[in-house]
Amino acid sequence: MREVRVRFAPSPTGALHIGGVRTALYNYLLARQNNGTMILRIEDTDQNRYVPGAEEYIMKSLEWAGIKIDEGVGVGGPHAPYRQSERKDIYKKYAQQLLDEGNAYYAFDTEQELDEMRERLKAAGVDNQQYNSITRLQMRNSLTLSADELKALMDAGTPYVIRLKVPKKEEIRLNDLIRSWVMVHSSQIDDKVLMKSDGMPTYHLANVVDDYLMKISHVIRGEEWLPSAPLHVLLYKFLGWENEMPQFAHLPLLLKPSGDGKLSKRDADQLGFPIFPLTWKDPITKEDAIGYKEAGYLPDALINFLAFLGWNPGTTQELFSMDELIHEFSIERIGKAGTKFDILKAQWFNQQYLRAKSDSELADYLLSSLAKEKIDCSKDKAIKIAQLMKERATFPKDFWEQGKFLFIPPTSFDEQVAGKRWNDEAVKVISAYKDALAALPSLDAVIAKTTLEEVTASLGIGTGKILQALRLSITGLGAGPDLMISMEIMGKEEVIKRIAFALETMKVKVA
RNA sequence: GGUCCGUUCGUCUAGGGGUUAGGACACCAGAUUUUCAUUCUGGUAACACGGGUUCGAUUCCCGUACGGACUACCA
Repeated sequence: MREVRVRFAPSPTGALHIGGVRTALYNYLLARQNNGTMILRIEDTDQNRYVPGAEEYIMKSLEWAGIKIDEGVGVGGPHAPYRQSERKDIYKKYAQQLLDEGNAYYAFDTEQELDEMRERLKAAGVDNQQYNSITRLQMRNSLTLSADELKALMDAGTPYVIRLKVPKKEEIRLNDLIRSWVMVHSSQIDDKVLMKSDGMPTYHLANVVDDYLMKISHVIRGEEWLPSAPLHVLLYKFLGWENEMPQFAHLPLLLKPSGDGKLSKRDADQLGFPIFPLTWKDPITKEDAIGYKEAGYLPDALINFLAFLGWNPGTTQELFSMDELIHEFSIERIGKAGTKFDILKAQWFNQQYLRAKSDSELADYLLSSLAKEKIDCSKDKAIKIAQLMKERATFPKDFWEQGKFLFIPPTSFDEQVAGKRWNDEAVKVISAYKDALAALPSLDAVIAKTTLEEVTASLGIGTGKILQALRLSITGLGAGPDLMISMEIMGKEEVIKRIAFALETMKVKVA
């Protein structure tokens, strides 16, 4: 069997889209599963759209996601360089071969001339206004120009492109691993530009040449490439590489959550979830687009979620480590239909992965939040809090956000809860409880509870009735984790101080 | 407009000529929790439509509808 060599080949035109991460992931899974090679190639043939920093961003993102590159930009390898802008001469050579063998030709048409051609065809009622086997005979190219005219133009340094001479009548067949046979008639493909007037190749040429030279066995890419795949097949044929042609797998697209259409940054922004793996600062607008990492998603959880967007193992197992994914992945089980992006499911995965972490790791999340707030806390205490908060956290930041009341005393009290629960009876019990606590040598969760039971029993009031009021007095909130353990963590003095403050503050309000 | 691709619960999907069409997320209800969350139990909910083929079609075939991608000297 052929050695598995796959590539992820993004353009450095901005941050890596989350869909790109999935594409990279599927490539990576196939490579690892078959002891193959994962290649990172940078397709920077469009000088106008090049964004500084994008390349580094892409590499960092893949690294964060746990997708390791074996060969390519940033790593090196036997087929270097892996940046297409550095491979110009290679493409030139193959373009020349196509030219020599009559499968390509020079074209000198200006943008204006091309526009005019399309307008003319449109006016004549032609459906497809393309540069093809018919229209090329009316344009300025090496097929219509005499040898002298051609030489004159060349000598004058007239800008030109090289176009593929697509056959007039030919059925082009492509066996896609996901969609099986796709057939397109050559009359539907136009004479694509292979070499631009700036001397750079277009995607089509560069892609085919590089995939061949880099001995790529499988091209796994987004479905947006399916319409041009037959063109690529034609190129392989013309270049004499039909037998070395990689297998194609065109992935279903990631769709926006509501309505239809490709998932875009705009949709994600509107619905409030990230679209990029890492926070990306747009070099032009200077705007920060928050990343999955910074939003608190764990890489393993995101990978698991992404893997399931279009693929499934055929069993009911949902939680998969990267190693398990590598083992179970198969292209055959990738679906055909587009997949709507559901951030809620991503959050569920995150919660699952977060809970699977040790208390010590979770405590570290809290500690790092506390460091930012400049609050001291011992590791032991942080572990206690982690245990307390674990079941209610989806993101690492939740330990701080939902547990900050343990460190910061309330300055105000939830008014709804106060209105409902803060009454004379509650005040009576809570003041008595405060006194009872003050008489205690020390405080822990068990003692806090038994003491409360004693106080309520002696006053003839049910514990449940005043518990929410007690929570309110200590935390200012109407809901939260186990109050007794929370009290233990805060410590006796702090609890008493807080109750006293509540008694004073809310007495005024109630009266 | 043209070409290509697609269509099973709200979402991700399993399945496949005869099934009570299965699971997960979400949602709803009950139980647990003195609260919220968690957890547990249960529930609502799907084969786009029309023709064939067949004893029988959600499954195969053909149309239609709907959706998407592509239609650049962008990738």
